[in-house]
Amino acid sequence: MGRSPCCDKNGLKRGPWTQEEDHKLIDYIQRHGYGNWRTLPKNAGLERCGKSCRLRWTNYLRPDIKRGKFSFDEEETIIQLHSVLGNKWSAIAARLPGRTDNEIKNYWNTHIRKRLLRMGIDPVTHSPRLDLLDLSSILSSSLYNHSRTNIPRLLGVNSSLNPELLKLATSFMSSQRENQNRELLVGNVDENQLCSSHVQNQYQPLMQSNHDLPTQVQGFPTCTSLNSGPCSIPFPSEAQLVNMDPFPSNFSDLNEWQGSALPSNLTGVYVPLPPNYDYYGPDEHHQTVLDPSLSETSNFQSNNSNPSFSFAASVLSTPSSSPTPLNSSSTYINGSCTEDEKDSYCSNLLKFEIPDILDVNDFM
DNA sequence: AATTTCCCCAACCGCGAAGTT
DNA sequence: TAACTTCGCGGTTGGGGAAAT
Repeated sequence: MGRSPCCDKNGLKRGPWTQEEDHKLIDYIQRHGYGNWRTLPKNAGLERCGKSCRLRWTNYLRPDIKRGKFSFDEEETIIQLHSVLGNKWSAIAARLPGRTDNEIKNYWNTHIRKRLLRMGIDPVTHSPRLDLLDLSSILSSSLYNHSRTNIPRLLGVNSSLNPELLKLATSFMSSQRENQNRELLVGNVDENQLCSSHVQNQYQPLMQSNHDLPTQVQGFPTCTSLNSGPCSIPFPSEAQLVNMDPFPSNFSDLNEWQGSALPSNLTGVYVPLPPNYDYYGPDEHHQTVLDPSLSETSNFQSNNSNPSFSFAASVLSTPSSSPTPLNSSSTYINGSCTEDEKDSYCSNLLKFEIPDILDVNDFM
């Protein structure tokens, strides 16, 4: 038969650890290692269950734990890996030396997730969601020069979008996609690409649009667990991620990337980042918000000089945006930025124009 | 200065996979 | 092979500090 229960929870201490307990645990592990968590607390003279000891050690006392604020490199790495792995915090932590899964999870939930939401990006799918987008703050600046559009009216008093507005915005997205058929802007666009896509396809992962990438990953399991929405992310297995070269080499530009051989085990998830684009570093060229599904075919181009640039390639599914995420200096500004600066940058990131052809009043 | 609200994060909980008998 | 435990993971909670009122 099996072993006896790991611990009798009655009488065992819970809650925050004292310094004395920490010292006991550290001393014991330094002398004996941490083989058996069940017997460890008793042997170490701790009135804790093994589970609590393991947690304390792995999340706090381990000597290799790096504490303090997450660097931009780390943050971007987390985003990248999350776009691939989902909430596999332990797998993400495995690729961030010194960080624990718990720490990463907390950081995600308290910082990154909120930031993505502010950007209108679904933190689960890394896809844009107009219903999440705080358009009032984003559009008010981006449409600064489009005085004909009554933004406050367009947006209402806050970010609560009414369905028509959503339709408008979605239509706009689609209009860019269907640039050759501008007359379809309002009413005749395929519903599957408009509002229904908001519901059905908002979870479409970026990699779905990567069907024409140089190579494709074979044998990836289909993801159905990330969320309740349809999802066919070809997730690499954890083993594949563990074994893979952390990130592909730098690509000087998109064309180079397109012509380059991607690591075969990551083709489905890596999307290149143009060298002048970064996630955090404010760049005056960044004027674009794109539906990631448009990233290849869309005529929805930014105002900048790099029409190939894809929003999706930079933010939504970011695995490649930092070819050397922990040490790179090429893709973003190193150094400290405030949360406000990050947000500001994110807002810049989402700027887009509503063309004159769109008479907003028609939708109101 | 006092109170309330917000936010962070360490720790706990419950579950499933893996291991043991 | 079944029954059971241990381990590890992801989700959640709540205490405490910071910020706002």
